[in-house]
Amino acid sequence: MPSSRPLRADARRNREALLSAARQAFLGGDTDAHVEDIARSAGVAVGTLYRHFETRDALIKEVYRKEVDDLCAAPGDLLNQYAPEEALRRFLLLLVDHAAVGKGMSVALENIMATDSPVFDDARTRMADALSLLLDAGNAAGTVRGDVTGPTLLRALGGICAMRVSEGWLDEARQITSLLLDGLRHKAPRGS
Amino acid sequence: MPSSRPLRADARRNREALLSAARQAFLGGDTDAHVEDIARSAGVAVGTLYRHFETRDALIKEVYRKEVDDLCAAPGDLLNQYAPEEALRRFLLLLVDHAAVGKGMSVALENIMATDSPVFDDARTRMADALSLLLDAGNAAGTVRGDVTGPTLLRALGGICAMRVSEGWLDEARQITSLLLDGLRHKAPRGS
DNA sequence: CACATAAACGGAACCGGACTCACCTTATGG
DNA sequence: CCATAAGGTGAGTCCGGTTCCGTTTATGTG
Repeated sequence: MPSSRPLRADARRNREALLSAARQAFLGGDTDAHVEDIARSAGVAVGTLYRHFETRDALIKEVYRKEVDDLCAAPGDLLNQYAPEEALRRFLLLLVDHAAVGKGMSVALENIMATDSPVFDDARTRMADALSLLLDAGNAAGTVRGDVTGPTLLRALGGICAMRVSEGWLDEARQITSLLLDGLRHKAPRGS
Repeated sequence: MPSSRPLRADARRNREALLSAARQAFLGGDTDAHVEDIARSAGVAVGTLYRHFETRDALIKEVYRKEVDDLCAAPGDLLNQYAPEEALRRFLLLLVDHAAVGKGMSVALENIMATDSPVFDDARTRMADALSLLLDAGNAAGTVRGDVTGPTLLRALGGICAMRVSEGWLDEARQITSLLLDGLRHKAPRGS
């Protein structure tokens, strides 16, 4: 029962404005925008920001959590449109591209995947589930090995997305992704 | 000409003490130790710290840079002792284990590999060279594909090492590494 | 519509932590 | 032993996140 009362009209407006302003700032690459600035560009004072979010960090997390929600929706759609292996491929690339939108987003993913914070438990679980869905489908179709779990792949991706900045990173991220995909495809002999 | 003068005796002592104290703190997991504390546990005042290091960040970087130096020495040795592919495998795992020593070290690697900061250009280049050495040897021996470069692999590893914390991470890191290795081994058919 | 009241807002003040600077201490070479 | 410049010190500044309380406003009631 998070909402004891439905939240006053202007309050919700402001909360929304704050999230939007923060999103704007973070996705724009300015990962350490000042709370003052965020508040101002949302048309409110800092006090208001703190009424809605426990802390600066909480605000950031909220923004990122929302962003991840979108991503989590994709696997289901992809599996409807493509063969399992292709769906997996596309999802991995989608993640990479998503990270490319704003450098900030990569920090988001990194945090979500590398942090222990319970705040992300839900997001992480859902993302891992999404991956498991793809992996299982691929395994059932015989094109993907069965000894890799969703959570593990999730970590690998978190790692890849953590590589922020520098010119050619996007291409390299894609290449690494395909490398991972190659690894997933073959049931390689288990060296001693 | 970095050193115009050989640096006074006590100065070098203090500089060393600071690096050591910082190393202690960071590798111990306290990635955001206060400068005050670092200085104190090195037996000097903050002013002294700032005499030796432009900024807190500079100190951290210096510690990490040194740590990476060690790692860079390994590939040569490994190639002397093992077959190329095995040497590559061992080096990758060495990286992972090194990251395991202290959680702080993973942050180190991440920073070094993901940052553009010219400070790390040298470290990054040398690490990439080390990997190229291993890849080339493996390729010459016919056991490793030839279309992956040192820098690319370096990024992938930086990513993996960026996954800090949470119980099973070490095992997962190892698994992901072997996944990567599988991808490197086979010259997989290039999908459309 | 006027009023009561609880919810929201504003923004000056606070506080913790990185960084500076004017002054003191000490190594070093003559 | 002195001169002097390198080195050290730590109180003070600055900056940015967070708090707090007086003021404003949405909302529902008579």
